[in-house]
Amino acid sequence: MDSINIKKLAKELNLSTSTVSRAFRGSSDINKATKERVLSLANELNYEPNHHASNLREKKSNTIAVIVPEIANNFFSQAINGIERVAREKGYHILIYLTDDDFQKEMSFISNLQSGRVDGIVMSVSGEANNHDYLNKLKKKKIPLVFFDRVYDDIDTAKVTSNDYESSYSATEHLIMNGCRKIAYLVVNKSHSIGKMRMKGYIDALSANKLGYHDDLIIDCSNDLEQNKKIIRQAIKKHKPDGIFASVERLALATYQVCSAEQVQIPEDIKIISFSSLEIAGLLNPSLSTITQPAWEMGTAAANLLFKAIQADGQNINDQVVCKSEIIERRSSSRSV
Amino acid sequence: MDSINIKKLAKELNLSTSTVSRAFRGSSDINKATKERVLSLANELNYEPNHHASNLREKKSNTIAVIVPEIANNFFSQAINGIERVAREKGYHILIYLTDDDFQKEMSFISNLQSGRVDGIVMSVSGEANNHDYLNKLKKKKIPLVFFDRVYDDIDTAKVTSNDYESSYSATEHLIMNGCRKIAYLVVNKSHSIGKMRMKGYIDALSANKLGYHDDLIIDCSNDLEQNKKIIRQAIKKHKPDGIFASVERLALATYQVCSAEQVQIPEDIKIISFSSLEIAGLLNPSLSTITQPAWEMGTAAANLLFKAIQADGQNINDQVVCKSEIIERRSSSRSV
DNA sequence: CTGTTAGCGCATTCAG
DNA sequence: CTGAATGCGCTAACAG
Repeated sequence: MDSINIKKLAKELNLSTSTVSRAFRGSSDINKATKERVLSLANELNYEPNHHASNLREKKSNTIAVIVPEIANNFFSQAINGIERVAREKGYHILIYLTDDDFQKEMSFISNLQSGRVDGIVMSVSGEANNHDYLNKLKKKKIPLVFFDRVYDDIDTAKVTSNDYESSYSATEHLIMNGCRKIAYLVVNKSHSIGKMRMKGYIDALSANKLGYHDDLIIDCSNDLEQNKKIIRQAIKKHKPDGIFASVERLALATYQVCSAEQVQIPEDIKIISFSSLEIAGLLNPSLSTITQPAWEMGTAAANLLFKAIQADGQNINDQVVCKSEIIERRSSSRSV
Repeated sequence: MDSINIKKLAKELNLSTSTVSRAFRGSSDINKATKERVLSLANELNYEPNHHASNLREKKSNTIAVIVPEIANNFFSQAINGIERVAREKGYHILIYLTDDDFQKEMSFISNLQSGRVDGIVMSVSGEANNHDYLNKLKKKKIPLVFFDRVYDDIDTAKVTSNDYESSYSATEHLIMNGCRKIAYLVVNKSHSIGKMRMKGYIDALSANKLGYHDDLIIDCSNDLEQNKKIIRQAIKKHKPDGIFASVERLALATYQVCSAEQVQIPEDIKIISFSSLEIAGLLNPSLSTITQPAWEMGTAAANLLFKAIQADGQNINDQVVCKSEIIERRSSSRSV
């Protein structure tokens, strides 16, 4: 009754459904006048071709999935912004999935996405130390997959990362140059590909500068703010580092809070540099030195790779794109006077 | 060939497609043993029921759309987080649409969503001073709509907002109590429902305190940082306000940058308070006094209203939920000593 | 340029 | 408890 479909529209116009359908597809095989007649009535009756029907018929969804650990996070929201930009240009829709860093959720999302709901997936992964076989099923279904930022090294697919090793190395050297001799490394998950690369840069920079590294100074944190503050407070009290390298933004912020509460002066008592996509790092007290990944660009790069694969009929590709992070030195790591 | 469907699965099991289908639906009308046989083979063959086919058949999509002006924004990303939480619990999928505050895009998204792609829409609107008739078409299609934060007053639908008027009033009074006599109001779009409410709170608080308001102190800004800095710099130089009330986070941050560049001391020379969802407002230099909306709660509230409508068979509802913002006084607005 | 026909994959009557 | 048959709304041959 209230629901309009192609049949009714056709009857109304004394046309066949195929002609009506043609009016909506790019198909040039149609008289211009009738096409306009169709579109005009369609517009009037507020008709839009049913998405499920055409997708069922065409075996494609014009939709991609974006799977990320979290969204209330500057890096990811900026990256999604970039992905959106590319997808929208191609007329694609975007489904968002948040894993909360829960590997189970990731698996369940992926498994559900085998249903033809999407033509491709962009993902920043969650559970490193696991079996990633479930991802190979996607290949069989010709659903291309592109990793960005956090990747699984053992899966052969397109990846967009940043030059984490080099940035870590440089950031660590920067601290050393500015006088640090005992630099702690704050990490959330050492087994993540990213955690590993960043840590390696840190360690190599230490030994290149004859500082060596101590297990004690690798501080394992979590995703919980209060817990992190506690861990960091203890680490600072116990080991008295003169420099802190935070591998993740939230750990630098937790450190700021701890230092402020404990009256530890930044950068006089302790210098800090951190991976961070915070746009207002310069407004913090003191301004925070950052290694900033090009989040938006990484998003667009990942999306572009995905569409390349989609247009290649779902053939998975394995391009590897590495984007350069920028190190911005601010007061938190400046040389004490 | 490689694509598995219900028919092949049925043949493989020597069953009819209907039986296989029943195994996947809640339907109790099936032998437990056969059900397990089906599910087990399905799992092995990596079969997932085709989403478009079942949605076409069932006339529902298990998907909702979230339309917001932007995503790289603390308020919206936290709100989306809340929406996601509720939707995921219900087994729903989430499509994201970013309008970039462009009314044309908003209209085009909405029109496209008539295609049965979604069962409902949560939206924070973009173009106030326009004709909103296109939204009424959704009702005819029984696609419920819930506004949150930014709403159209002339559309009769469910809305989740925060107590903007009261918070603005209190925030303004707070500045007055702390000694401000000449308070500028920074706004992005005066015609937005929100812009209006917040401004009204500001104006009423001024007059209640016998300060009256001057057109000159209502500073119209944009979404472009550099432009805003210019506007704010000029306003400060010309009118020398001793207080600034930013109706939107980004304007407060622009003000910080201007003050820092121009050597204007906060809070000594000028006090600032702002609507903001920045979690680290306390770490800024100086720490920023904020009016913080319960973004996550607003998201969950909106999603809950939407599902209420969806479960009522798409009957639009018009519940009005008002969430309370929290005013957090920090150093940026503190009384000078 | 247009109409006829068939079928995408699944869920649901209706029989049995 | 299971199977056969029908159609959700649309598109793409294939004729004409």
